[in-house]
Amino acid sequence: MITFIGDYTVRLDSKGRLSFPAAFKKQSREAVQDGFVLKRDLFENCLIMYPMEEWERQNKIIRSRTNPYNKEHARFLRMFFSGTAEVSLDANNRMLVPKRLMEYAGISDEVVLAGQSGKIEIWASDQYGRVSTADDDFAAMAEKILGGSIDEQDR
Amino acid sequence: MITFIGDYTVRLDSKGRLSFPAAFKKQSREAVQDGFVLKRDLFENCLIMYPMEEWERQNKIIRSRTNPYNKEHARFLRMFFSGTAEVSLDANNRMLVPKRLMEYAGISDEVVLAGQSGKIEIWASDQYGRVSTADDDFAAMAEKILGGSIDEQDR
DNA sequence: TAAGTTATGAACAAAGTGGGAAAAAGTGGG
DNA sequence: CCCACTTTTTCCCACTTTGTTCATAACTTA
Repeated sequence: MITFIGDYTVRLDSKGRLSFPAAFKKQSREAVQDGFVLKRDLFENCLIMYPMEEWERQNKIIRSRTNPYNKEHARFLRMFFSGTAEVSLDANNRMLVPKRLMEYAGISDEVVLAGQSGKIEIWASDQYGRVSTADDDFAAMAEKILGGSIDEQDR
Repeated sequence: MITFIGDYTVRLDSKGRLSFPAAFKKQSREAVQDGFVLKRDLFENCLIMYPMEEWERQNKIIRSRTNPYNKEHARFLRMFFSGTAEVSLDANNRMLVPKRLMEYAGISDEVVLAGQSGKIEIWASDQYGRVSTADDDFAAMAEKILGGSIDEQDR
């Protein structure tokens, strides 16, 4: 599995292209060849970028947990798969983000690409500052998620 | 697991590079090859430097305890992974600290690298002086954290 | 003092940024 | 339904900035 590390601020040029940081390119190795999938995030006003390989993995997970003949599931699947686009990098490591997705994420000229294990989040930079800094909730969340029962060897 | 011991003051050169103390290099052995991950500390104005191996270990723990399709978990993951960067040492044992991280830690020309078992803390030297000198709280904290219930075999 | 290590600066390579022009896709009128 | 026209996308090339490597000088340490 590809794991992306780091967050980078890049600005869109006049044509709405954004250049993909070299660090991410190195981290994705040959997988850049297969392209990426861009998608609206389920919860927040941002976009998620999956390498094709990871997208397929996530797909399997979703499919294994849903039944398309169930009406509610069908609605969920429709929502889940709406707002996706396949993108690829040009010779200068840039990609063109479709307009409707840019609008969804409120992206105009400066964006943050934030690596998060298998995927990359894409935020309008002003919004990212707000959501990414640890607030009072964080300590509580951390304790709830990680606290309590860490095994001895994991410390 | 790699254990770092000691704290060292180094100054940045004109390009913002800092030379990694030889002692730490010895302590990290072959792990230097794999590079390091730099990260903002969640609560203090400093940076944390993990050998890749240690970073992956932490990652595994986090991933195994979170589900990115859970809204609260997703927020936690975002905060946890924000402000990271992958760095490596050049042929002269120097590393380039990304600007945004330097700004975060208030680093301009002199920093302290402080070993702390699996990781290294990086502080602007003027700030480190303030936090590292034992104040009155320290004894009390020590007692509160360590004093109570240490198991027999840990003494 | 010699060998190794650390610091500094210059030269080079790579990444980021911007724009021109060709190709493709979309739009409207006859 | 086809043709001209506009808009969007893609492919190049050039320039600026940033990061990396290399060479040399200064310093430690045995």
